Amino acid sequence: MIRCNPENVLAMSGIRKTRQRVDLLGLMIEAVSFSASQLQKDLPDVDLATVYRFIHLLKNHGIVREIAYLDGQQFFEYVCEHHPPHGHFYCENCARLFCLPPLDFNQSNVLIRNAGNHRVEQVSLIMKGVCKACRES
Amino acid sequence: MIRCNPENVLAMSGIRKTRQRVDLLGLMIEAVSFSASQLQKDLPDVDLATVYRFIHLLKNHGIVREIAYLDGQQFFEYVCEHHPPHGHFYCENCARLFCLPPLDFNQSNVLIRNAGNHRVEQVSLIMKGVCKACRES
DNA sequence: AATTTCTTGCAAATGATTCGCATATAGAAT
DNA sequence: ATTCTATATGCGAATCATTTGCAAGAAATT
Repeated sequence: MIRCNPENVLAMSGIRKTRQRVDLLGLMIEAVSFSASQLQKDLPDVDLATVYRFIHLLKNHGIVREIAYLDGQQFFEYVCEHHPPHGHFYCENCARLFCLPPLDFNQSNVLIRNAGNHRVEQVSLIMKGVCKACRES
Repeated sequence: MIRCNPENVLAMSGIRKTRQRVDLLGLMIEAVSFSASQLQKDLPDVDLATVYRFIHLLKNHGIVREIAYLDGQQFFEYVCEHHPPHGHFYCENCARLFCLPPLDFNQSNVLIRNAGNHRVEQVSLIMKGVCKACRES
């Protein structure tokens, strides 16, 4: 699957390939979500500044999207055609972030109708609470 | 109106009244939204640490609620019974934050149904784009 | 007014993110 | 394969929001 191979993604987007980028993108594609410091924890030999710079580069290319700012840091996710825009649930107990089933943000549904006359380019929906697993244990 | 008078709000919540708190709460009640540094810009004689401490205190009392983290800082709004939970629209051009009409977050609507088996305690909905005024100028 | 408790201001610490710059590397050209 | 040029990286320092420790000041209680 082309979109899930770091080297292909870079080539398709005309982004120069480096060892650091291939490694980082590999993690990003696998992860449900990630932050700069989480990535760097798994790739200690890659400089944090490099991680930040690469995340921004991918964000500008639409390869990565911002999810939310939680617990003092920014979280992102890899964008995939099989993973359209959707909300997230953040468990305040175990600090895990779950994807919610996609809402149809782009049709004239209740969400967008709500925005009145503004032109909406991005929708971010975060729910916080206690996840199922934490409630049951 | 009791809920709109800083001194009443503090008294009703059993929060000790100080000059700084009355001044800050006055601004918070008037503002559509606010950040710590915005408040301090209008009340330069109040220490920034005091602003942060007071915001957290009010948040714990449910008097203030977190809206979003935008442009590197946290934004909040004063909670009022005439102002139930609602989404916000952030204009990326003029950096203004608009309130959207309230969504019925608490009924079993599309949003909450989406959360599956998690217990939702807080919903945050942010749309980003270009506001009407900016589009027309 | 005295006492106790909580709040403030100040300065320093923290932590995420960004920046400058010299060096290293990728990809293109030879 | 070697050379060349543009770009990426690592490192250290800077920045910025937010938090913390602590001594001095102010609120509420007696």
